[in-house]
Amino acid sequence: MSAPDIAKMSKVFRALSNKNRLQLFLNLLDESRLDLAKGRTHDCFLASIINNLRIGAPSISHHVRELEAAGLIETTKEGKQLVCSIRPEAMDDIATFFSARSA
Amino acid sequence: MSAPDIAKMSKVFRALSNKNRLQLFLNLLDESRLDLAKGRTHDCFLASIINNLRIGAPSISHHVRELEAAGLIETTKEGKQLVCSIRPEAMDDIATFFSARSA
DNA sequence: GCAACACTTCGACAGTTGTCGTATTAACTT
DNA sequence: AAGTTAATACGACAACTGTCGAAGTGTTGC
Repeated sequence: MSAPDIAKMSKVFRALSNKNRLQLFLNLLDESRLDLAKGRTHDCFLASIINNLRIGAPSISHHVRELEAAGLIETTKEGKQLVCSIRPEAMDDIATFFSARSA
Repeated sequence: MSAPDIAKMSKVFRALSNKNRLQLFLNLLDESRLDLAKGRTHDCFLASIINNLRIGAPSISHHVRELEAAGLIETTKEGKQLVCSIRPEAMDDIATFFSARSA
């Protein structure tokens, strides 16, 4: 907490600093809440979270890997499709990072 | 809240995505809290928040402008020196952005 | 087996970023 | 006036980013 790995957090922010990547992350986050509300797990297929994005498949793939590298999401394969889920620890990190320092 | 300007927030994260710039911002944030505890205003001179940073003056100047452009801080001149202060609205934006969507 | 599907890998390429050295401006000090 | 200090402006440069098209990999269905 108090020795907030600056390097680590800067990578998290880096991952969220691109419009398309942030949108991707938020779609996933919203899906998560939706699924939780339905009592299901908070995984979801990639296809369902790339709605608004006007970029090609290679770019999507690239962005997903960036989010994963930053520790914000996890992914697994399920047949042809990719399953994404938020890493709750990452959300906690962000929350504590700011709450420990709010003005 | 619910139409969270993606573009705007991505710029905020962009501003915090560099290690030196994040450090700068956190130093300022800590100074703010210190000053608040003392009952003074939460402004502080640039010189007092560039402790840990191992980069030249031109780079500092550049980073300060980036933080300002992202709406995270405000600056004014006081004689030779630059006075920096956190924009509380920015902190609020970040807080609500995540709290409105926490998993 | 063959085709369709969902994604990934591999260059390529323009655009952006972070840093620097040098020069400059503006404000104080003597 | 001359020197010092704090910051900025300008140009340069390597490194990194975001996107793409084309080709490749593994999975499913006919």
